[in-house]
Amino acid sequence: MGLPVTDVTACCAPLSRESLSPENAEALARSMKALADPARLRLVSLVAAHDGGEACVCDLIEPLGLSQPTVSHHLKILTEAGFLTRSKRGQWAYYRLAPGALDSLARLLVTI
Amino acid sequence: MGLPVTDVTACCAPLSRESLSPENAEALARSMKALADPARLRLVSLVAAHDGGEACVCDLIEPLGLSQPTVSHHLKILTEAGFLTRSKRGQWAYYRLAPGALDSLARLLVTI
DNA sequence: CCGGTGCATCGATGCTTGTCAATATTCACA
DNA sequence: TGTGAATATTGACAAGCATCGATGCACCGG
Repeated sequence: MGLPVTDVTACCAPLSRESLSPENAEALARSMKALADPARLRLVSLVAAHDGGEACVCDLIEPLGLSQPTVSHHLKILTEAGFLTRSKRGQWAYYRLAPGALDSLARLLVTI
Repeated sequence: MGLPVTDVTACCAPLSRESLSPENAEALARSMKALADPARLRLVSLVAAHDGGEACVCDLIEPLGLSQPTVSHHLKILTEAGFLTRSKRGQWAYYRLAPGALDSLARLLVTI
């Protein structure tokens, strides 16, 4: 369901540089939608700020104030969009910021 | 409905720098949602690439392939979010990129 | 092998949103 | 003043989505 951000951002000039094709607009919108949610923005921010740059689901439930299934759901969306990476160790799933993903998106927005 | 981007971006450190407050997350999500739509991304891009950096609604309907009311609706959302400015001259409404809006958002995403 | 723990998936539900047709509004011009 | 053109607004509808409780699955310790 939608390519990772890096695949979108690798392809095209900044938004305001030349007009976006419908296909690229669709892909970029999917990436941005994955991030454009209060819970998911906070998740990204919580993961990034956590010790060692990684956090398991159990670290995120209480600060976020949402149920465990909802947190897992948001993490899945962020991971599939390429903003987070997931690594399972033991019974825990650890999430980290995917290197370069946010920067790729930022580079696409900037107006030269 | 929701402050312009610049008001959000003026306030806080980059996403991955320290964890976002619920209020800031809400505001930032509203701004990003305004942009996170294929039609609206193309609108921003079409306006930016148009002669003189501005375009009226009638310039945008055909390249976008959506009805006039739908185009007006999207333009309103982008304008209220602070990404576009609107100036009416005669019976035409001209839209331009709001200076710095996209860059403010980009600066908030970048991971230092 | 078994109870418990951490996480993911499923199903349901209420809210949001993208779209259009119809209508209203604003403005130019004859 | 009246007609037509460019936009905006309204109302309606279908699709999408955030959320939760219940359940399933994998893994650990005893």
